[in-house]
Amino acid sequence: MRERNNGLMPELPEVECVRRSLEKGIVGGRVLQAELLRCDMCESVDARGCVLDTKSEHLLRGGDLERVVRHGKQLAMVASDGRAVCIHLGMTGQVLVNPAAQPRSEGHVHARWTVRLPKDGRIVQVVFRDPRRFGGLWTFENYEHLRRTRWSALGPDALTISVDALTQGLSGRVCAVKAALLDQRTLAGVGNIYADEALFRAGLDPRTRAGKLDDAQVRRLTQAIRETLKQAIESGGSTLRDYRDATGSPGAYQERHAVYGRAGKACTRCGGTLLGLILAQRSTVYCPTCQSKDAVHRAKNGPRAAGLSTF
DNA sequence: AGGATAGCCTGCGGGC
DNA sequence: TGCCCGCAGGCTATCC
Repeated sequence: MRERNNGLMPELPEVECVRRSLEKGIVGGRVLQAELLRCDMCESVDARGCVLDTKSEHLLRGGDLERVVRHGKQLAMVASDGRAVCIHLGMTGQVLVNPAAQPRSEGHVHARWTVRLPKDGRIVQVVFRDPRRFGGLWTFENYEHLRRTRWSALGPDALTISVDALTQGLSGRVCAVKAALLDQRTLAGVGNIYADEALFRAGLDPRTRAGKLDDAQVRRLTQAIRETLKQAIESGGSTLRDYRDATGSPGAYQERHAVYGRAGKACTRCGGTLLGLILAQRSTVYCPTCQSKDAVHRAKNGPRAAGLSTF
């Protein structure tokens, strides 16, 4: 398989690392200025949900940053008066503090904040940039409104999902378990990388019908999802090409990927050859030996090109 | 209900 | 050297 190392792909661990670096860097600060450079990258709604023209007040101008929260792959900066800006990084989004000090931080900047820090009164720039523009900003009069509307469509956060919640999310589903994990309504935060990694860790074939997993398998999968995400956060996330947290630090978890991006290579557990296929329109890698073939949902797309599955 | 497909978008690398 | 094209993917919309 070709080595491509594409994209930023912020999933839950990368977004959590951004959240933590923002929390450390700007929480407690006062937003002196806020500007939107591309109006189609931001949607603002009032308390009734009516769409408004985004003003700098919607982007927290004049507010004190009280916290930065995360649900799944989405972030929110919340001011002490309740105003909130939801940030979705999509594929290539970044939130950077002091971007001038960081390489490749120019261009595609869609919003910019000037923040005065509480301790020393230092003034920092915070930018949201997103070359591919799959991400965006959404502003709310208060954080509860964000939770009740936009975030209510998301399932439980994957980092802390319980066995019961995952059981409920998967029961009755006839789609492949990997497709269910990618569905943010089932659980929020898992994308293509960590879906493959968690399924490998749980020893489950990604094509297994979601609703056919038994209790022990769902328990294993729950544990695998939580552990995989936790370890990835501890490694600072996965940097495939240029993911960085808000301070510019890359992650290291890509070095620990067992399956993602490794089709045709040796399984780290059994030494057999990892296979690649397309499932739910996503490239998928798994070990045919370690990930049992019980209750397989036969995908119409078998292993893809020969070069992808073997050497 | 879920699959398939297209669309949004840019950067990169392979191939010619 | 340089151009074209395929591909990467989070999410939505639409049709089947």
